[in-house]
Amino acid sequence: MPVAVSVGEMDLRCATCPVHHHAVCQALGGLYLHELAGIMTHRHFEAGTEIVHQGETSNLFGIIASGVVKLTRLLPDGRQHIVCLLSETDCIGDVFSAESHDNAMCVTDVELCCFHRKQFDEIVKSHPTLGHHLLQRVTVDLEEARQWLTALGRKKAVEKVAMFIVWMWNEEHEHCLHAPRRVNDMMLHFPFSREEIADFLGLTLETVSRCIGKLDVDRVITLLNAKCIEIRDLDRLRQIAESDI
Amino acid sequence: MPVAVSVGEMDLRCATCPVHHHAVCQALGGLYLHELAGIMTHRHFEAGTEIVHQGETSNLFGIIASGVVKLTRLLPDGRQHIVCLLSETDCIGDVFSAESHDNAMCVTDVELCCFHRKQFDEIVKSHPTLGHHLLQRVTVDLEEARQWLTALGRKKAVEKVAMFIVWMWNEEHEHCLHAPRRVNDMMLHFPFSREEIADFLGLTLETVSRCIGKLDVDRVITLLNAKCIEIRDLDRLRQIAESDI
DNA sequence: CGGCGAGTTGACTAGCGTCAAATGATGTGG
DNA sequence: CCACATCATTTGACGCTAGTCAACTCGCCG
Repeated sequence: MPVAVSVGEMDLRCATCPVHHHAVCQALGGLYLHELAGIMTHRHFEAGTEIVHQGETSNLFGIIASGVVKLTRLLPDGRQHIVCLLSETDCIGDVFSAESHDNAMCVTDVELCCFHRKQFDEIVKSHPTLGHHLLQRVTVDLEEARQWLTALGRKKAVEKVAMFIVWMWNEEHEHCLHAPRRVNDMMLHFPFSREEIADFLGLTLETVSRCIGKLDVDRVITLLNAKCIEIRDLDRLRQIAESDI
Repeated sequence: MPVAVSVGEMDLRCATCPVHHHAVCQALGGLYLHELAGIMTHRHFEAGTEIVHQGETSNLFGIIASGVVKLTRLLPDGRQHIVCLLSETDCIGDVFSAESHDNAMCVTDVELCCFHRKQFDEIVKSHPTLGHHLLQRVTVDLEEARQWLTALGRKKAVEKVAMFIVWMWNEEHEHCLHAPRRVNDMMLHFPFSREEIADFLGLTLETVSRCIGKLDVDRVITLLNAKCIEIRDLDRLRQIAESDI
């Protein structure tokens, strides 16, 4: 449901948006941000909600303002896989095709800047810089997908889990949108269940649990509670993640 | 080594190129093709040759005119994975980053249209349509990577192999650059060794061999020789590939 | 306090990897 | 043209990693 705002406010929404300097929309200068704001609607989704359904047509192109979204695929027999985890400044949807390849589900509560696919594409076409930024972002996504491809194809369970923890830690420390946090902060809160981690890494939740347990016993991490760990030895964790002996 | 040609010939190279109507360069009209041809060099690589080395800086941006290229990643302990298989009209290299994430190796002999990364990016920036086409292509690559991600994460060995065969068949029948071939042609010649298929699917060569053997015994395919199969029951092969019971 | 879902732990199993030998394909030199 | 070497592929025997199934614990909330 679109939030009710006055026209004056609407014009400012993109210019005052906390993420716009880091998302693809940074490509548009102040003048053109109005244009974007004009076709944008802000929406809120509760954790667990589905934003887009796999296989259905959807004209949504969204930019995440806050929260975490998982893109999942379901095989006919019920096996599930998470192909991508998205957070603030990431994009949902494909400018080119209306048919969604995957489910988009909210892992946490989500604030989403929503556009109509074609309207957004029009703006992309008329603003090459935006197109260029979009290209850059999809290129990064592709690179990340390939990194996980090698992990799923060739790494052992512990290595995958170590890699996932390192990845989460990097995510936290790259974004730094919220508060400027200390870089030596080794505490890690995460919103994912064991099953979600498993579905992402191509494992079962039991195996994920055992691997986290092993890293805890080996004193690489400390398991504070189910969704909070402290990294005790980041270098070793990285070595394990990289399969570096 | 650049092929020696006269200036007049050079100007025409892109316009007369057999793949240019299907590659990203299709975005450029006749006038601008000269521009592209001006900064392009044609190179030939033998099967087994390395085009780009993982981790090294490379300013190559290439479009494959003919042949098959594999992008591989090597883990510190020697395990290897193929993250992507490329053929005619596909692009090698990343416009944005000079450091290569992966090895690019020739599976067959390869003809490559080579550009300097930055020069190509300049043309992309000045020709939004080209940028748009590039975006479209990277988007497709991303979608394909995610398809393989679910396969590596959640599918069984036979399902992966079936999927690979279906994929090869689709590739053959999509391109159709060479000769317009009969669509009911169920013969499939492929250039990959068992080890390459294994490195792509996250299996071992023995497992790939056994799975192909099983599909042969089950009369879904007929193994004519190591690198040539006939598909006997495409529907069933697709069902197996999709894990559809 | 009891019920519920998430996570952990244990016992057992199956699928795939590992190692090794056999077979087949291809090429080379006498 | 054959003998031989070499490499890719197949096949077999065995072991290990991660999956399966089930019991148990923990934290949370009514």
